[in-house]
Amino acid sequence: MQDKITKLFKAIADPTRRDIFHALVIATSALSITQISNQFEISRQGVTKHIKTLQEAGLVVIDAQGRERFCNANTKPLQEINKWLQFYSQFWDNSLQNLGNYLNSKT
Amino acid sequence: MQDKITKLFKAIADPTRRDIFHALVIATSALSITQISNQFEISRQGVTKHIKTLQEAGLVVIDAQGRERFCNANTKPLQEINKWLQFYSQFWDNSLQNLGNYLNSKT
DNA sequence: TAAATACGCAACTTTTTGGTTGCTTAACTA
DNA sequence: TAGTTAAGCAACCAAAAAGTTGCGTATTTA
Repeated sequence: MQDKITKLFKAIADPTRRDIFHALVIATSALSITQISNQFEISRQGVTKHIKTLQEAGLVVIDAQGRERFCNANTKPLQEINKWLQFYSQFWDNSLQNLGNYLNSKT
Repeated sequence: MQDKITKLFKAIADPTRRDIFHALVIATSALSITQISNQFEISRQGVTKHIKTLQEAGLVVIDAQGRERFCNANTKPLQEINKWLQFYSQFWDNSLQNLGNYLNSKT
């Protein structure tokens, strides 16, 4: 397909995918494909496709158990976006914000 | 089209568009459509379309002068992405990074 | 004023994307 | 073991996106 950062940006560019990702982040336990699709209007196959896209972006990790596939959110790849933003953040102002960005860049 | 944040994410999800935006950010002066298209493989019309998308996301501001349309980058909308990331950043670790994020959230 | 330049608009093509349905297979459960 | 449940795969469809070409129109410049 395309490079990592593009996969990542495309994964979160779709509102439904952002919603699914968010649901997984705030879920107290991993959710199966069926459990996810119960929460959304679209079909189970539609969810499967979105999960695949999220998985390829590294934002979802799957834990297969028997016939079920439990999906976990992984927020770490979002750090790449944070890094991407860092460069541009120097242009939007130079107050405390930049201290925050500076600290981020050092961790 | 769609909501603001989706427009923004979609605008930067395309690699060509990210490149155009980057070129405008680092440019020492505003660039006309033709000047931009000279730097890229795609046609002038292709550039015009990308600029329109960036403009609708607020990432480009146009200053028309005579027959030319000078494009300026505007990084401010990217703060919205930063804000979006903030919520998820609490999950990826809790060291200095969070101090940075915390400071960002207060400005 | 004639030629050249900068650009918009519209139509069109191709590819990608978001979504569907139908069918199969594997794994539980009664 | 028979029925049900979870999900993958493949084919398909419609709409959106990325890009093109052709043409018209304003604005410069020679």
